[in-house]
Amino acid sequence: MSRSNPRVLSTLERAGGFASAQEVYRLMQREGESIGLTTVYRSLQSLVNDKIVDVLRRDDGEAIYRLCGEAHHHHLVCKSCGDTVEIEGGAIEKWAKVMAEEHGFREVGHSAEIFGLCSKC
Amino acid sequence: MSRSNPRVLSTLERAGGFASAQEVYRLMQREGESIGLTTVYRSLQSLVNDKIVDVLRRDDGEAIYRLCGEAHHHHLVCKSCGDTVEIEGGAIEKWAKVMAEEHGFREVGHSAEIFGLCSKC
DNA sequence: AACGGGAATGAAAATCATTTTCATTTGTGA
DNA sequence: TCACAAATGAAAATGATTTTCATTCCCGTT
Repeated sequence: MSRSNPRVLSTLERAGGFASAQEVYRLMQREGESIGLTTVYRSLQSLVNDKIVDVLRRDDGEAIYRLCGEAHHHHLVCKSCGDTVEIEGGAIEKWAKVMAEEHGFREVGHSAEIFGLCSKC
Repeated sequence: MSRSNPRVLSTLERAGGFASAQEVYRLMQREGESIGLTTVYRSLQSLVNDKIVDVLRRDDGEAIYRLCGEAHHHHLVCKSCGDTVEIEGGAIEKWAKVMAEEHGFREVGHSAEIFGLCSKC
């Protein structure tokens, strides 16, 4: 398993917000960094595994990445402009716990996302 | 602009829940229907335009379609054996609605899944 | 310093969903 | 019957992502 190239993380930071692998790659190229697309993909994947970045899907199916805080949160994503709000999911935590218990599941995690059109779109 | 082939809609109905274009196509093939993949894609797109079906993205980026307004459910998936239970998501619906309103989002949808170890594993 | 092995790299090819092109077929109204 | 628009689907094009594989880099050991 390969480790993340630190320049990829730093570029993603600099991008501020969401960026796709291709965008990170183009950004680095524009800034004169010498890196291969493959390495960008690998680094982003590794960062996702390490839970250092979040990954979502744009409407067109392209994966977009972003630094995430450590606190467990959920996303409210605009389908049109991609604007994202981090929201708190107390209700979900409870729901997941109850449902899991009800069906005898242990060690449960969950994922939840809301998408729609933001006020600007 | 092409209109939707009615057999595509009927197959999606029969699939019950979400299905990707490829899955709808394979289903129709298996049932001996003669149709091209292109037509499946075109029909689904047209159904989306007419707001007869919803489209979402799976984690792997594949687009999945579902009849609008169809009662949707959520899944409780076992990480180990893959066993899946359909569960009610009343709490989620409410949570999604409240969160969306709070941030001025319209036309909201959501996705939620719980995963853990089932009683057998 | 030379050596060796594992990790990292990236160019090119492969994969896969989706879209586009385009020639053909079908349906429908005059 | 004729003509023309819509529908169809095979094949090629597209674009993101993954895989392959040969090369390079790093680091600890002789």
